[in-house]
Amino acid sequence: MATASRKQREIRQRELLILDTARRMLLEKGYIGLSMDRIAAEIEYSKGTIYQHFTCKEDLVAALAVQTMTVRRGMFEAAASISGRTRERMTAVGVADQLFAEIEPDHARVEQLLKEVSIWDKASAERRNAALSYETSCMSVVAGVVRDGVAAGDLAMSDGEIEQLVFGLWSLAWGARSIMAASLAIEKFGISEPEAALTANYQVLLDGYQWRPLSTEWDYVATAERIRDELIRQRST
Amino acid sequence: MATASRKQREIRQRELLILDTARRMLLEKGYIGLSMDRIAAEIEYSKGTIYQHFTCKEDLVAALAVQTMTVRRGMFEAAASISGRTRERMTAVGVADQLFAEIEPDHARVEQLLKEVSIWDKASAERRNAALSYETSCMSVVAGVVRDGVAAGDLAMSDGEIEQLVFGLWSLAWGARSIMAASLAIEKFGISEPEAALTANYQVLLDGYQWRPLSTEWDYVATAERIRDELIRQRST
Amino acid sequence: MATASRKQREIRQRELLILDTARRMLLEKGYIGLSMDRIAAEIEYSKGTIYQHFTCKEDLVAALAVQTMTVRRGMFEAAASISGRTRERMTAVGVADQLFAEIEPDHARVEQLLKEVSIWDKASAERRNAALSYETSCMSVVAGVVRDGVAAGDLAMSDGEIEQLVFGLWSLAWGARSIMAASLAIEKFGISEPEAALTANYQVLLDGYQWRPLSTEWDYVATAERIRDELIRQRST
Amino acid sequence: MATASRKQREIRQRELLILDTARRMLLEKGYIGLSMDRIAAEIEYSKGTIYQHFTCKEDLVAALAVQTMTVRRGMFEAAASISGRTRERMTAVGVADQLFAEIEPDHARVEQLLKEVSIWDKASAERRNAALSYETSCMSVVAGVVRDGVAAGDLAMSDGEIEQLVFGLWSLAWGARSIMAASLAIEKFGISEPEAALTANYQVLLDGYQWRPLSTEWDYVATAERIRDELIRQRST
DNA sequence: CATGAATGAGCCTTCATTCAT
DNA sequence: TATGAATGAAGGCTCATTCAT
Repeated sequence: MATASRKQREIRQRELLILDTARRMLLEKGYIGLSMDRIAAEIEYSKGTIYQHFTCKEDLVAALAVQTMTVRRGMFEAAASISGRTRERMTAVGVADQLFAEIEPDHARVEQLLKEVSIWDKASAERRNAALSYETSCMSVVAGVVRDGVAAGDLAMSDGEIEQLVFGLWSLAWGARSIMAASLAIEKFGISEPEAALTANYQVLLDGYQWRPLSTEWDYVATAERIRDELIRQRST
Repeated sequence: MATASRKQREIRQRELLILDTARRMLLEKGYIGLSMDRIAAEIEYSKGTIYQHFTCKEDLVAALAVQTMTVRRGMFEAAASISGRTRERMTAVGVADQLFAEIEPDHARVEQLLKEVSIWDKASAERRNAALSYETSCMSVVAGVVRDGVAAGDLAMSDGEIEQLVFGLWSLAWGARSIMAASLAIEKFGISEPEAALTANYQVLLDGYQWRPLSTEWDYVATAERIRDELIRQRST
Repeated sequence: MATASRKQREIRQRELLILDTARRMLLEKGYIGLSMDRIAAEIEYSKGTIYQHFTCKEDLVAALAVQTMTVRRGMFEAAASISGRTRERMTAVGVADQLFAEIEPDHARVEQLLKEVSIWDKASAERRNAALSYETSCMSVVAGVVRDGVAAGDLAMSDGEIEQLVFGLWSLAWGARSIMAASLAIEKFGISEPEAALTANYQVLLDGYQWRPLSTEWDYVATAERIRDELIRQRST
Repeated sequence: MATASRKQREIRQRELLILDTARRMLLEKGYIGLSMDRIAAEIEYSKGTIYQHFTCKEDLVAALAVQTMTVRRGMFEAAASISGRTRERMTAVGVADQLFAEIEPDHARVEQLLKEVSIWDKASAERRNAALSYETSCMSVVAGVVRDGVAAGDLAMSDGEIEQLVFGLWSLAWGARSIMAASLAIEKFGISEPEAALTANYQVLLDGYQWRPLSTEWDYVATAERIRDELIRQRST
């Protein structure tokens, strides 16, 4: 029994090794530069072994995506469940997003990279469902906080507007990261601290939606810092 | 001389044909499905001829990107130079962005697609510079309107904040389009009219920045409609 | 001892299971589609276990061939030992051949399929010898009936001609089955009942050899039917 | 112009080289042993070049089959159009068949080998049609001679029986060749001249069908020899 | 004995690029 | 200048066989 589980641990270990290697390769050379041959060479296992873990290239990449989503979702859920006023909790999700990009830059980048690649057709159904579920639940976490804001009277909003706000925050974050990663001109143009700019725009948008207390009435910079420390502390335990 | 210039026209014509074909292929089959062989077959010129126009595949794709940026810049400049209050002009740029996505969906999609592919290393320096310049000037157009807003007293803002605002608008637009194009979950989640949601978030952000007149004081929906008609009219002339 | 023999029975049982599975797979997907992996998956034993029964893929396939030959030989011997005039007995062998194709289509098809694949080089010597012996004895059964015909005065024939006749019958049967199985054109050409045509040609050839009584003097169709029923009855006991 | 046609000749030449190489490889190592890689290595051209001639492996093999059928059909037509009594002409086709196997043994063997392999699904439609047409027309040639025999009163036969006879001759020839090529036991059993045995069985079958003049009334051995010389002479011109 | 993870040679196919004509 | 045949590295994937457990 002990023997079997050691083997199993080794296998699981190797799966992680494959994924890590693939992720690095994806980041370095793009989707096109990611090849089964090269992964095999790098991990020093045979190609056949990789195919014992993943049915095809797409399946491997899908696994990468799912892994990333899992990490993100975990961080989002931790953030949303923090205590405080609803806009503080919304801020916390923003902090989580930023933290995710900062602590797990590879995962964050993979997320962007894979958006434009159609891997889901050939990936195993199991993995496809996992992906869909993770993405939906990330959005639901955010929507939940918004609804709590409405319930608490911090925010006045119709039903359709809730989704609109979530979409706005998501767009803002996603777009900013995308531009940071790929834009030729961003530094030339004079945006030296895009991450800070994103955080600021975040609060401006919430102000625009009149989510109380407004940033003129409350120090969200301090809030963000506090939450940040809190989330980091949680992670390390 | 007349002969030479006819020849030149033919060459230019063929270059456009190649680019159009490549763009369509890129959209239909993705970057991986784009092949020099297939382009040659479709345009009924030889592969060698294509290589007389572009030094390599990456150069061709870069040309595609530059072409797209030119179109976008043209639309942005037309929008920014419209008459009216500064926030109306800012709104106009938003309308232009939307119009670009609507009227030139192929160009807009190409823009997204190419963001994640590293083509600039192998593309000719000339082409790379062109891209950089176009992108910068798109942002400058927007920044110009913001500065005009500050100058007109419609908006109070420090220098750094101007770039932050531009970055915010850009993030919002880019992110929204990116999510629309690729997300698995967006419809599931309940955002049925993402384009309208984007427009709304646009104004919410400007409200957040306190750009006068606020959307509570002015009908930007009507403004947008007017400008939209205006821009379309201009294009057709 | 009892335990050992149970074990032995189980092993023999599993060998048959492997062969049955392989045969089905061979028929469904052709020789190329036959893989040790897939067989293992289907029988729910490990690949290693299969290799305990057969030294290599070729050996397994050879075993398949031998199995088929055994079945055919059994049917031939039963047919040849029927009572009646010698040409009736010869007819009986023809009926047996047809019955074999009809009752054991999988075996019959495997026989054809494996003719064109060179498996005998790598198969175990034991298996190769078995194959040779079975094939020879099938022919000997037929040759025996011919010799009986000569002895009975139903047929006038030199020694060499006996083999020629056997070869003729065998060619006719083998060729017809081969054409039925694989020809593109056979239906187009207008042969709608190839099995009946084969039976007829069978008798025509025997008439050509002047084997008495000729088909003009004796109703071999009735004979064939009678024998057919007889053979089927025997099988079921 | 001269240049272009030289190039074209070279290309056609190379196509033949590829086919010859593939045929040899097919005969030596069977269908499974036939690989694009090995062909390329042998002809000392690159793999890519082969793919400029044939769309895929199946297409190449189909071309092989078509080539073979063309040769056979040519020989059949020449034989059927010889002058003489109808059974002599039928005999001529038999001689042609034998000659085909003798002079072009590689082609004859390829025909057998490919019968059991399903290449037609992936081969180009053009080639598939060619194959079907060739096979049908080979049979039609034979059927034509039979009909001439009936018309000339040499043979009494209903319509359905004509196809039956053709099928019989075809089975006999195909089966005999198949057995010769692949049987383990044939020599052991004592058939030392299978080709002669086939020829003899051929005439026995025609005797069985009562095609006049019977072999007891006419020396078909002499006829065959005469025709054989005639066909060989024709070929060399 | 039974297992099944690991192997790695080999398969078919594609494609950007070059260069003789 | 235009062509398109030729290249050959590279890609994704399969599979018979072995061997430590």
